[in-house]
Amino acid sequence: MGLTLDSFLPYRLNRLSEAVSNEMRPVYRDAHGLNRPEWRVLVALADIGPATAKAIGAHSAQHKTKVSRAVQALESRRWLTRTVDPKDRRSESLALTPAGQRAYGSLVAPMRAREDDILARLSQADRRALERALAALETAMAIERDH
Amino acid sequence: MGLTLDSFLPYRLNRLSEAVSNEMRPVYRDAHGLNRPEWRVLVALADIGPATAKAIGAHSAQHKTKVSRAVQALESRRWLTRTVDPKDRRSESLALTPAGQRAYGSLVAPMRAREDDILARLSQADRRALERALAALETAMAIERDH
DNA sequence: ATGTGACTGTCACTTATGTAACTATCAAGC
DNA sequence: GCTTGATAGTTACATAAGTGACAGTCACAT
Repeated sequence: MGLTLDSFLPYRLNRLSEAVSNEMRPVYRDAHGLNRPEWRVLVALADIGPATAKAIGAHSAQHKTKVSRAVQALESRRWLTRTVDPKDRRSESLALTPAGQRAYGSLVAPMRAREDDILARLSQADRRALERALAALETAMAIERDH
Repeated sequence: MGLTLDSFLPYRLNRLSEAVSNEMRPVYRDAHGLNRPEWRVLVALADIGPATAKAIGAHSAQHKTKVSRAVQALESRRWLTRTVDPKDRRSESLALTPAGQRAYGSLVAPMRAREDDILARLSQADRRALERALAALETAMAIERDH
């Protein structure tokens, strides 16, 4: 009759998402004082090269105000530069500076290591099931990957 | 070399968790103006019967201040009552009122229906993989289910 | 009985986030 | 050229959330 939180998909996903995030956060927070939106903009920029704020938001699944604030923060660190597009002066191209690239480079390995550490707690078969489940759910929720 | 957000576990989990939550939220928000912490306290109380705020927080994986605020909100709706434990006057037993039970009862079916709708977009094999993946990750993240 | 430390729940303060409004710019049609 | 509607990004405002401090209570040892 009841709903049993422990077997309720949205609850389980949210709880796992938070647990994993909480385990990753110290890496970018303790090393550089970054928050998650800033970390994600950093990755997105390294991921898809110079791009507009809108593209970064789409790629990192973040609201435009989050991106706007994160970009301001990263700019004040001089980790990225903005260049107004002369073809369309509403938008600006964002690009990592060498300092930004270095910061990103210093975070990739430890972040990967923590992810690997979590995945290593799963059996090979469980990891296959996880990859399958994530891909299936992403399709079910109409999330397009890459571009 | 890079990190590729689209294949990064924490990012994928968070994105899916938000997508699923966004699809569920209208049910409890539009019908009763509840927010997620309130909805969860409601479920938790229906789930484990009269309990302390601490137990509700543990069962629903929510910070004690979130629980405290949600309990105040539900109390002001007269959906739950507090009874100070005479054995330990620091804690109080929370219990749903008939009105609270009715509200909960009116939400279970539509919430279940939305969950089923999402799961119905997956193949049988994908659903099995999902269940396996969730259980494995919960173990990996040291999340104990039930009690 | 009394002091120490731990615990329950609340509050104040700060920070994070979303919504909606706004500025500046553009493209297209008239 | 001007108007209309759409777009990129920022800002103001309101809401949500976490941190740390706090009051009141308890268990236990002295």
